[in-house]
Amino acid sequence: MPVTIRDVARAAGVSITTVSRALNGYEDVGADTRRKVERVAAELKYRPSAIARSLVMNRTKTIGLLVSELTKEHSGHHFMFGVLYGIHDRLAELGYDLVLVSTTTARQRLVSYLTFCTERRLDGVIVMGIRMDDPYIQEVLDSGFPSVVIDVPLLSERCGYVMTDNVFGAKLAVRHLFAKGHRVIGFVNGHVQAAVSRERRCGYEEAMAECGLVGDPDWQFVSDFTERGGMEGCKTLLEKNPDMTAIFFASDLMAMGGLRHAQAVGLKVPSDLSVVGFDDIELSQYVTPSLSTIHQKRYEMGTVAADMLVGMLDQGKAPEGRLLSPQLFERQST
Amino acid sequence: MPVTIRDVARAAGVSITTVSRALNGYEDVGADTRRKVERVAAELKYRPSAIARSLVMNRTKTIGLLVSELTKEHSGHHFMFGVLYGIHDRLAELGYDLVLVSTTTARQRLVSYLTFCTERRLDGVIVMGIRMDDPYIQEVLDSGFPSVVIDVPLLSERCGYVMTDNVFGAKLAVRHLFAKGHRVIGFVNGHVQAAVSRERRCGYEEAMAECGLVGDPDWQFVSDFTERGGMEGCKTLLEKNPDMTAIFFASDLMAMGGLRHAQAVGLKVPSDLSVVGFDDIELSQYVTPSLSTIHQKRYEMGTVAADMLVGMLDQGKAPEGRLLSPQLFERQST
DNA sequence: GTGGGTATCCGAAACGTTTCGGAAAGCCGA
DNA sequence: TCGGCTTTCCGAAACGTTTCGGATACCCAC
Repeated sequence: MPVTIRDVARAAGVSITTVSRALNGYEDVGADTRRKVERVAAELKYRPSAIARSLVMNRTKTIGLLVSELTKEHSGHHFMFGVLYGIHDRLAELGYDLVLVSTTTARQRLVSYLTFCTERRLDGVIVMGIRMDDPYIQEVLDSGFPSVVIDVPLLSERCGYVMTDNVFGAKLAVRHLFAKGHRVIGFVNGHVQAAVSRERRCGYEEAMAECGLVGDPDWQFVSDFTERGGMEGCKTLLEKNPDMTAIFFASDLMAMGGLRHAQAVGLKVPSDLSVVGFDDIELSQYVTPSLSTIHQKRYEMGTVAADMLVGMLDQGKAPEGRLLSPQLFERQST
Repeated sequence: MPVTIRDVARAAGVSITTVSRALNGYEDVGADTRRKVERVAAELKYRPSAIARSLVMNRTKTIGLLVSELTKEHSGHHFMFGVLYGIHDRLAELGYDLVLVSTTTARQRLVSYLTFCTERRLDGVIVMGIRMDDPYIQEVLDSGFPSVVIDVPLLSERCGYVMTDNVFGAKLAVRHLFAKGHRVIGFVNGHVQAAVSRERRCGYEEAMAECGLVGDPDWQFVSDFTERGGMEGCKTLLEKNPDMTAIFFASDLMAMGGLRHAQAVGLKVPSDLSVVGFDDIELSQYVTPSLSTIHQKRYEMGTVAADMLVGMLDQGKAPEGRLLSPQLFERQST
């Protein structure tokens, strides 16, 4: 039904080879032949089949976006969409398509990510929002499939990464609170399966030491990145440390929970309790009081990841680890 | 490099045909032959090429998600992501892949949506977040490309739609405000290029009439779905109608702008001014005062759209128009 | 005239599947 | 013994491209 290269060749009175070479801008085709072919192709509305091309060229110009949980209530989606935009935009510029691959995609078909990717002959993958203990993801990384991971420092022959400088980000938060006069500064972290959690904790502890504050284990609480978890963390820390005047949360959503708890127990923010989040999700500027937070360049993370992956694919560049520097956004909660 | 069906055939000592039929569960293959083929295929880690299959089967099992503006600051993204989830999840269940197609995708390559879709040999498209005056979108719909449109009532041979019952939704909002005692109820609408705007306006006017309230043109304001536009609308309406005590905004984001303006001019919500939004985006429960709004079943819109499109593709079902009923979520702003 | 170079063009193989039509073998009843 | 039916298998074409290795024709210098 659709018009093929054969139809164009016939209509233009030339061979298939010539049509292909004319349309793809090769040199060894006469000027008027080329014009004729182009004219005929346009008249016939010829659309070369990307499928057939992929088969013979052995690449699909398609990359997959692997996310552990692309679901309604996944707590990380605020962050991920910013990255998604960046990935999509840059990939489009570079001539690549983006297909979504998630656990729902793979699990429904009872196949691993890797199986999915190789069957679809994806050229590469960008991985984000995954937990380090995801059993399937390691398979992809080990397979030598060209990949870029977001927010996990994994560097190998065919796997690069891009992430925010979380250590520095956490330091920015602590220093800010210290400068505001706080001395008993709590920390509510995300779950341990996230690489960023380790780094943010590291930054918190280093900054505390730099400020000459002794680190008490009771000032820290390990949560799960959710709002409910943030509430719980806030509650626990304040009960254990009545003198605590500031808390740094490893995500904005947890900080929201903190704000909510503070409100529930009648604490004024920032006068009674100061709060700093991490991520700068859109919510944080709408909530009252608006949330001071560590801004991550989400869109840029996406473009950098896309650039790196396509660089590996098209130019054989080596994968690298890229750190993007975060920024403190001071608002009403401090 | 990758193992092909030919390798499996050789290793199992059977023909290519038999491997294909054995692995695809056809009947005319002996029990032990089948077992042997399956075993060899597993040992060799054979992964059939979806590309080659697509070429011969003439379908890709891939559908495109067309959005006008998948960009950072697009005002509709809060709404669209809920739908995206639903589409993706259901499509995965049904064995289809999802690729993102946006103006950035198409424009960068200087081709129309339709060109993109036919080149990629997509099986169908789901269209959302587009303006009715988008010059390219009509081309897709006219082409007879199997499609489902979200939020635009376009029904044809190969094109169905799914949307919220916006007329009913708007009525819910107005009736709610009326029941609360308001008699001068303003309406800030979205831009005219959106089909939903017309319907919401219609619902507003009908409900006002039902409540026995005379409709004054000065009670309405046409805006653009953005927060800034909502502020402006709120300001204008209040200046023109000092006795106005309630405003219904055609989107939550505009309602946010309304809240902001009210706060700026010292109006208490809801005592001085009551506000109702539309969409029930996540923000609306976090802002203070939290926003009363008309909830749309976003996730369900996605699953319904996916079901309809795949029904057309796999079972030859006729496209239809589906209306999902909205719901009033009463919160603090009324 | 001849040799070699250049500018154009083309035939055919290859990519990895699915599937149509038929073939071989075994069995059974007449 | 033979025809026909069933079961199991296979050869080859087809899907729509790209590309390798030539082939043709022309021109120019010798």
